Amino acid sequence: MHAFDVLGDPVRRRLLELLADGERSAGELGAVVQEEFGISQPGVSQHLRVLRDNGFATVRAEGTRRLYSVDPAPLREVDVWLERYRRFWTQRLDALGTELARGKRERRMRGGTDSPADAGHADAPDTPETTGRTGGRTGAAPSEETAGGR
Amino acid sequence: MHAFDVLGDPVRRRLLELLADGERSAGELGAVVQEEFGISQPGVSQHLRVLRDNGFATVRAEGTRRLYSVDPAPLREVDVWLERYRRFWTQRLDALGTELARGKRERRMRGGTDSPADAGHADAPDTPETTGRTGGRTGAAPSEETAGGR
DNA sequence: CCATTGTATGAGTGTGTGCTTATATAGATC
DNA sequence: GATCTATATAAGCACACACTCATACAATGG
Repeated sequence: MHAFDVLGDPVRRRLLELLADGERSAGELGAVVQEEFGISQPGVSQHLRVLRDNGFATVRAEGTRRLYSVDPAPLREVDVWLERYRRFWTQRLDALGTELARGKRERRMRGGTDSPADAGHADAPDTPETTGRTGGRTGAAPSEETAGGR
Repeated sequence: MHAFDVLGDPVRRRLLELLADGERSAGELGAVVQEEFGISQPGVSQHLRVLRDNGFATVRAEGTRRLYSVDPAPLREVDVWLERYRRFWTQRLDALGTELARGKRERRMRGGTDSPADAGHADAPDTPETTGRTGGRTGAAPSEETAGGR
């Protein structure tokens, strides 16, 4: 399973977000994620397994608890892959965002026929709304990126 | 479809890699990717559609050709998400890598009870080998990250 | 106008993956 | 040692998605 496949699942992304703040027991993680996504305990456990098996998390036992921590190695891989695109938004138009960049590129390449009609709106491509699950009550501010159905 | 889902597919990642160097026609992209992954033209076209539909690529028509370009917006989103983990490998042990970081964290947190038996192995989670497809002949050096079966 | 090239879409199929319920294991507590 | 909590695994099912082949559409050239 590739790093991006692992990150493809919103539950796993959320788990990693929670782990970003430090070590957490499977139970704590489960509580949050079950609440937010409405999945069962085994469901969460399986996601944790995927994180383990793919090197995104390490575990240590403390009594009957399993304490999970982030292992950043695969995330760093992702970061490396992304490096080649970073110039697209780091290149002097940092603040103006990619919308501008696109418009500019298009203008540069063609006669200028294209309608600049929609040039003025946000850069969020698909307006990340709330998650579509059952118990949509967020208890601890999941990142916007995490939201979005499977 | 979430950004990470789009990037979950190795063919799409490869297409984006090719587009990183600049505009490319669907045909050029197809040639490379069909060779490397052994998939059909419609297959490639469908992947391009996914990239389009999710804002990773923009197209312009030139005659009968379709010229694709990267739209970095969703990639930037991914970059933003990753930001919270960057400290894990930017934090002074840049060169030494995460292996050290993990060892250090473990040492810091436990009394040393747990078996340190498997503590010494590599950080590559699944040794990125050649892609498992049919026509495995690489013509233009796909990034290691791209490899890995679906 | 017909053929040819370049590309997209539609329909149908198989497989992987994410879920569920049920159960196993292991440490804590009485 | 029985029971309770914490977590993992097993088995089974469903659905999404990445393929395939066939076909449509659009521009270009004879």
